[in-house]
Amino acid sequence: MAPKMRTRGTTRTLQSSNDEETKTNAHSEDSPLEVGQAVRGKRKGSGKTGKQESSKAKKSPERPQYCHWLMKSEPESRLENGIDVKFGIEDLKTLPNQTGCWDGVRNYQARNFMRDMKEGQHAFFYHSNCKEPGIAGVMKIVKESYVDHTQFDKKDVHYDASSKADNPKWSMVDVQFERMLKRFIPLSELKKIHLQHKVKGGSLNGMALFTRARLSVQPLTTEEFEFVLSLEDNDPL
DNA sequence: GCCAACGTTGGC
DNA sequence: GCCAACGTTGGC
Repeated sequence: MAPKMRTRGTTRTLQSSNDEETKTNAHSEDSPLEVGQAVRGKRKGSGKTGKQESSKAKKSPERPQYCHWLMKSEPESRLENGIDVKFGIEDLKTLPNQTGCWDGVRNYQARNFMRDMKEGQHAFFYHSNCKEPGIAGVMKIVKESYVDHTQFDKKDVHYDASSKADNPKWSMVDVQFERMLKRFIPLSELKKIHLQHKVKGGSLNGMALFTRARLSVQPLTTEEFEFVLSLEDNDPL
């Protein structure tokens, strides 16, 4: 499974220019994430003392359970630390079984959303940082979150010197190409609709693409997902 | 290439 | 825990 893919997830790690190690991003693991069960104190710091829950402990009944997603990747060549991060939907189609691992996400909120993903759910493949940004197609989650091996690979663009093998920070999922949209839905069109819906109400009123623009892995409500799909059959705005 | 928005870091 | 400085994202 899973050949590797290079995405950028938004994420690009904290490294950037050279890595220095530093870091620890100590906190931050949270985000919306697990509130944990129980009430024990309010979550707040979580107290994570050293034990981490094993990654999975999880699931909190209280955070909204999303079942549709949008994942960004760059379809045009761009060098990052000398490595081309290009990975568009056509690249996904090319992989064996049209399946790849969505590695390289180095942002806690995005990572946490990936950890919420369930096998069989659908995600839009969004083309970012390119001539025409927008939604190109649909993919399916075929493997739930597991350790992103690229965090330990010094030659990888998203290598993270602060992540230790016995307590990996970053996760990824496997995705499989499902289909192209009948027509590419450009960001500009989604934006116009979003603006209208903000005023008069409508499905895309609170779409994360606009309310949390920099998140590379974001949730969509079922209503949002279906609304976007309905645009396929309309003429471009 | 610019730059606004926003996440992260780290001093205090 | 606050918050200023800094770095990244990603549209334009």
